[in-house]
Amino acid sequence: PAHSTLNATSSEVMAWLDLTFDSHDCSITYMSSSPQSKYLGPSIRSTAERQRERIIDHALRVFAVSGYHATPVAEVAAAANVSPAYVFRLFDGKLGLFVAVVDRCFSQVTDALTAGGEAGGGTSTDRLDAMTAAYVELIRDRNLILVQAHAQSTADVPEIRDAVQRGLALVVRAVLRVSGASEKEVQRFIAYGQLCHLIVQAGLDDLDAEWATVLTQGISHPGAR
Amino acid sequence: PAHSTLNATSSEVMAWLDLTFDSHDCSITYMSSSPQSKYLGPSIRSTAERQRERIIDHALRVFAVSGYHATPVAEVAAAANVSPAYVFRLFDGKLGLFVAVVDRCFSQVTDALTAGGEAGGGTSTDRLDAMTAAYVELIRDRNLILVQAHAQSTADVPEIRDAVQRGLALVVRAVLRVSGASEKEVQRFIAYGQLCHLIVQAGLDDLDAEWATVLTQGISHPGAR
DNA sequence: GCAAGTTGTGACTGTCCAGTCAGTATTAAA
DNA sequence: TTTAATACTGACTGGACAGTCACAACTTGC
Repeated sequence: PAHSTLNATSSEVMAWLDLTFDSHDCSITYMSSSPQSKYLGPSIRSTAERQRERIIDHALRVFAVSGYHATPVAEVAAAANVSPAYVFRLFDGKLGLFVAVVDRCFSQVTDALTAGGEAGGGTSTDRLDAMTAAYVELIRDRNLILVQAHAQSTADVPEIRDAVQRGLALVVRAVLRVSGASEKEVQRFIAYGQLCHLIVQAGLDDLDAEWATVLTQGISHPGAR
Repeated sequence: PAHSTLNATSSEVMAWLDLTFDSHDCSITYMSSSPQSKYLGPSIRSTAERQRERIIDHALRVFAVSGYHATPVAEVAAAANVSPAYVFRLFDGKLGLFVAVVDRCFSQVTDALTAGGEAGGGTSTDRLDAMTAAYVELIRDRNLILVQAHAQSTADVPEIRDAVQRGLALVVRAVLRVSGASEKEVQRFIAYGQLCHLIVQAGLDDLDAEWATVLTQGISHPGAR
């Protein structure tokens, strides 16, 4: 179907709206027909690069459900309103896409933890507690947790294992630095983070058996769901 | 190729040896040509049932590497020296096979923990420590850990999620009962167990960066590898 | 001997999916 | 206006893999 700015089909309009909607810093001015050539400096990012970011966002959500191997690229493409071929054009294969998603995932987690920790109290345990709270808040949106977990269990693929190690290094260093807590405390922090993964993956917060509550004790928010 | 007991090819002999080797309670007498019909009571299990057990054993090792979706049934069949068709005959699809593997995995973990805990000291923390030691010992053979982790991240498949929940119930109840520790302590125990999963999956014990040692602190055995 | 059941397989099929490529539409530069 | 670059897609391919089925071989009961 031909792309005309004036008489576009509804799906094309949706795709366009989608673009302006869920991208982070998408300014409509660039999309408008008025020629503002002055704005085109080195700071402007090509739409390809913006598409990349956009697709990563959608891919994060889609991969969160079924993980790397069980998720066809076509599904990601459909979620982003793009053809599968274009996804392969923008990323170095399915693997490159997934690695990009994992990197994004860990950096988002690190950001959230850092922000939470720096808002915390004066003592190191105060800050670590604040970071714990930030993490618990983070898993409201289960996607980050799920992608992390899926990445871990696909770590037999070298590129993914590298990404996981990169990401873990980022997180651990941030927690050490921001909280100032001891190594043992940080280890404990990560251990309980992994417990969160288990709870989310296995859907334990929907259960009320005694064995399940032993694990979800003080972690899941019963009011949330 | 025809199956003759007298002039068998080497691979057939291997298959036969394999059978007597890695099955748990496989008695050679049943395989021998001497007719001991008296032994055929209700206690004897058909070879099909023994093959099932044998295939589960091999499948455990094979699935441990790449998980459910990335492992073709043919690979399991090859490891067990059996045709893929026969695996499908013995199990209810690939899913049935994997669920059987997961069940076996959790019950083995439970057994090891129970044995370790009962050998432990008099206080509940003593016994919990003993169980921790048993778990650390268990992950020498990474297969159980890896299958557990893979099962968790494939929990979006209902049957697998159920198996994971069954298995977790088994483990948590056993730890509670045998150790007699408080719920908080048991939760901590499981949390550090999940940390072990991360260490094994991401191969952190092969690293000596500071961030990695923060996580492996007191858990991995540096001498082992 | 033969009949019935069990163990096991080769050869196939249908489907799904990663990745490619040639080509079109749109925009920017000259 | 032409030229070049960029954004984007439809239509295809080649391979992998879950699952099936008819059939072979062996065992056991009679």
